[in-house]
Amino acid sequence: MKEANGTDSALSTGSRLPLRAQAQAAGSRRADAVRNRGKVLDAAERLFARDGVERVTMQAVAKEAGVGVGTLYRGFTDKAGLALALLDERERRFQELMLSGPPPLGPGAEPVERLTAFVSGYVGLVAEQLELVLLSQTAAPGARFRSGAHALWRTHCRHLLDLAGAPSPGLRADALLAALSGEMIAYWLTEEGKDPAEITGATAGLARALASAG
Amino acid sequence: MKEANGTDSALSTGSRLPLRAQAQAAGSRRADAVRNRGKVLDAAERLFARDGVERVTMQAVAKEAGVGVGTLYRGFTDKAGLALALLDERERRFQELMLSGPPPLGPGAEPVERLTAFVSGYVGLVAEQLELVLLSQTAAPGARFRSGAHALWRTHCRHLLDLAGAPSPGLRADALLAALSGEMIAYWLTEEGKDPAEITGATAGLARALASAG
DNA sequence: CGCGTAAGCGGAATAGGTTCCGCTTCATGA
DNA sequence: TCATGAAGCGGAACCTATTCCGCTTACGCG
Repeated sequence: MKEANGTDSALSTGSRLPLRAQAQAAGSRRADAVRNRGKVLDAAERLFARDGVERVTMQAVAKEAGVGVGTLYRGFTDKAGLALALLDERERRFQELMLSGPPPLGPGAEPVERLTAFVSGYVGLVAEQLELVLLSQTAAPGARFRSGAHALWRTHCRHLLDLAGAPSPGLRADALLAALSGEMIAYWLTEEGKDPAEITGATAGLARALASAG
Repeated sequence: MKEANGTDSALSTGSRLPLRAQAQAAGSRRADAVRNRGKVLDAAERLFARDGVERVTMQAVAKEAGVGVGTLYRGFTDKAGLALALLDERERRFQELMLSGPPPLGPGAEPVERLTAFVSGYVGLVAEQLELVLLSQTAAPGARFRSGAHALWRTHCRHLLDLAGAPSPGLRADALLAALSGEMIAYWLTEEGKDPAEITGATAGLARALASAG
């Protein structure tokens, strides 16, 4: 079974996230491949920021990165996978805080507190990167659930729900994350005119409800 | 503001759903337009059933219906809108039962009972039409939230949650429906190997939790 | 250091959704 | 009944994502 991460394994490039081992296991044409992967991510980031995710074509990314389109598809399963890879990188910091930062997000606080802290932070992340998140969610159905990042969110929520004594923690973790999908948040933001703070507050309440034994 | 239903207003055709007034308000070239709409829906239904939603191209639908591609796009905003229209039709029966059928789905039962009955029925609907639902959810972000059908589900859930005394019934209705998205259910069905009955049971429990004051 | 091999590359070709626009045909009303 | 305006129609053209495949070239080995 493959990494199904939208990002044909191999973590990050060299220039971006300066320190980070080249890649991993298997082994060959890394020099070029790794360099190209980095060039692509840099190019995508730049173009997405400049023109908006929708308007950037894969051709454009390839050209900006100075590689052929084929190369894009060697490193990322599709456009959504490219978005996923970019997000993955940006979310890494939050993941670290969540796993080993200070409470209430990190270890040390009560499960419910950690959960609401997670929800708030997560909503912020999604809202900030909304375009990218929406793009990443156009992947093949279920593809996003298979990304390493998503697996981590899910495991974390399930764990906290479990500690809090909630029944069916796995299902509830899925439900909670579903309620925080890019599409849902975009809807609240644009159609309902809620602002991020409101969403954060409301969803934290939702998390609390899901964490109770009820 | 437009019907944003993925289906440029006008309800159903003539031949399908035999009885049903031609359409509504505004008024002209109905004869052909209405007939064509029906031909397209029939053709799509037939081809989707025969070849699977993914493999059917818009060209093929047009050809089967005996109209030009342009005509497809006159009546439906895009391929997802076509799916939405098909679903809308199939869901109508459930909607009627929900609004005026016998308890526990229809009026008469306790709110929480009605809600769990709704969830069970809804999950069944989604699971049955999974391909179509998934296609409909590839529409522009948020488009599905704007369909008449979705508005009805949402209103219904919110109402029941409200009656049950749950806080933030609107938000919880959204969260509940998000948990029942095609993508989520497809995931549980295929990746987790759950069967429909399991999903039904688990999500009914979720509904109960959301309905409690917690 | 020169080969052999296969990972990687580039970009033309493909495929299918969506748009555009000139041509038809319906429906109205004189 | 016929003229007329506009709703609808058809399908070619367009735009992009994605695939394919023959060519390059980094790398390990003798």
